[in-house]
Amino acid sequence: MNSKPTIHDIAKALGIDSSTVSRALNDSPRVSQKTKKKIIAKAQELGYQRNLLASNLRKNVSRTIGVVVPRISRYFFSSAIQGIEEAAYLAGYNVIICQSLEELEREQKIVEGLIANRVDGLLISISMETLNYNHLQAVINSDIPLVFFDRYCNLQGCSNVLIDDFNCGFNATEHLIQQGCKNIVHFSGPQYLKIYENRLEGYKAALKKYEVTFQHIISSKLMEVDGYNSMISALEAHPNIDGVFSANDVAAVGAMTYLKAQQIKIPDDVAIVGFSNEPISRVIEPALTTIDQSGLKIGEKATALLLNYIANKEASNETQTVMVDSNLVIRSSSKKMI
Amino acid sequence: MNSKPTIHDIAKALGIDSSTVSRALNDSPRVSQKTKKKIIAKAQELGYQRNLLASNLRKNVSRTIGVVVPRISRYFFSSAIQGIEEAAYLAGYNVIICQSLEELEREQKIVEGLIANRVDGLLISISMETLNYNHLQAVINSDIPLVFFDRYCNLQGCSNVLIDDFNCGFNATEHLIQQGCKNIVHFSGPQYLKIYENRLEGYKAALKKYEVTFQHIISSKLMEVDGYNSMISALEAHPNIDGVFSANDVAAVGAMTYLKAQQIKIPDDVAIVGFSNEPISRVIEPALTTIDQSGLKIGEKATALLLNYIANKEASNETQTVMVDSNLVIRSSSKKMI
DNA sequence: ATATAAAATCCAATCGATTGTATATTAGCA
DNA sequence: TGCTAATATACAATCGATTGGATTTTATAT
Repeated sequence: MNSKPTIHDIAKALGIDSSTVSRALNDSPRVSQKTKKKIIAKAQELGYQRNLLASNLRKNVSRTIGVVVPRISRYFFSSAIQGIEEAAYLAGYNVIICQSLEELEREQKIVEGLIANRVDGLLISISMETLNYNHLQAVINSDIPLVFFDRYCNLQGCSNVLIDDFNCGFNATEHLIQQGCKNIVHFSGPQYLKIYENRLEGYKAALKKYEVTFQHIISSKLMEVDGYNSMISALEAHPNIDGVFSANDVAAVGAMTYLKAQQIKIPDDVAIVGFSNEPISRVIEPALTTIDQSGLKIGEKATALLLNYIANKEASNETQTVMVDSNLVIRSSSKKMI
Repeated sequence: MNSKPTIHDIAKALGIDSSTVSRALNDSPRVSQKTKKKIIAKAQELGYQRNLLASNLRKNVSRTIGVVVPRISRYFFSSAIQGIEEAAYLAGYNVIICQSLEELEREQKIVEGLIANRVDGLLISISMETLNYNHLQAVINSDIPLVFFDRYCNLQGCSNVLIDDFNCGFNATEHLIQQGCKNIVHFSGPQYLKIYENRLEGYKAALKKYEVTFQHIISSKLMEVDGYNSMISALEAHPNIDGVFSANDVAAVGAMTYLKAQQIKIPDDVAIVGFSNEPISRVIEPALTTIDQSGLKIGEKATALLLNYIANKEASNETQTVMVDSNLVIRSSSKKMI
């Protein structure tokens, strides 16, 4: 009574073979409509539910995709996961979520484990330490489709789902310039991460376009404390700084904490723009101007792409880079009353 | 070459039976040390990795636990998930994460799906709409261990991992009273959720102990907008309100938004205490006094408990309620300079 | 050296679903 | 009616690992 009914139970109950039951439940044309109806009715009656383990074993798939993010509790990633879960769930896929905590070693172990677990595909946003791509190459070698989202690296045979970081960096910086900032510092992440490189390039391009000669870049891991310290060192080096473009919101918050402690007025003395539109940016005072990137959309798109590759592996040859739209959300932290 | 080696490949390579290989890899006493060594060496050499699907099918387990939370992107839940993932990963369990989005219907479907997926256990923090427990009873009937965390309900045969909501509610209210508040309103969640009931009871108990006669309670879903509206209606009904104890931080933030817009001073005119210590509470101005509840710890404890029940199902008879410590974090939003 | 116990290994069924092939049934047509 | 073609169903192997029971090998005692 306790154990679930199987196709064999259905078959026995109807005096037919289990293979016919299996085919009927999979809507195979090899079974007549009449028997199909009988079988489906009986399945309902017995409360039959397909055993996915058995099915997947036989079909040599896992119906599972692996997801690796730096940290679940970062809002951007938790909303990306929300998007991934939604899309995967609808397609009947399970999702294994893992976090690298920004450590390469952990990321390597996780990826190994996911390969061992025979995931059908992998979505990853790499850690800040990920300089070495061997573990990712191993995924490709195992013939497991791999899609990067947000933090990507240029790896042959992988697709990416991103926002246009260059443009966002450009827009953020342009906005500061238009507010009258002349000395804008940029807080960047590790340089080997493409997204930070792109945001930085956007920053540079805007400065160039508007013929702003001042340029100052501080790289860090962009944690709150890094933003705080970067702000200190930036002002020490250049007391006349009047604008900050931070490559994430958290570091921007750190910078604001320091500025407020020093009674430096935001935005009048120093205007600030962050990146990601974390919930915190809306609440902090003054509210933080930032780039809105929808984790939800990015997660959904990345999953759709991955599932497509899983469904027809040939498609994996045509790698692509999908851009998800994003836009500058202007709030008080950058609005100088000129 | 592409396909992974199996125990049969190892067996063939060594001229022995696959059952011996299986036993050796599971460190069974039925295999001699000598052959064990040979087998393990060969497994290493071939890069063998156990196929969990096959193993689990045979053992009739899934090595998977299901997790249902209202919303992944809420910081408390994403950190609980972090704790769950950690604990589960160490024990070799996969985790399926699902979100009810506070909808009962979705929660029911999810739980059904998880039963069908044959999860070995279930962790759940119920939605705000969950008045009906049939779907949860079905889990118990299917002999799947079930542990509630944070938002629980009294169901025979389930354990809970919680913080002491009553005490927290008491402490929060007591703190406001000690700051000189005489007219404290409480923003509560749906009454059928135990945690809100307990927080409310703590509020009442503190009022009673200090012989404060004013009492006003507004129930809502505690979203930001609810906090905003509750604040309006509270002040309309009782313009002399000088304290707010909100059962979550988000609603407290909503209330603060309204107060600040009305130029009502926090904490001097109205002191505020929230609940959960979301990141936002530290950054908002004035910084929000709140109850710190570690999602990480709660997630870890809940998982440990669940895994224990999975390992020895008899233990499930002894249900228990584990209390994780939590404490009042006093910040500016409630510190009146008396 | 032989009988017996103990240890090591092998055999075969099993978990539940899927799928290629073979057989049985029905329908269509001359 | 008899024959072929088409349709429907049954049989049996398979996915990879596990496990109870049978068998073989080795060690111990007589």
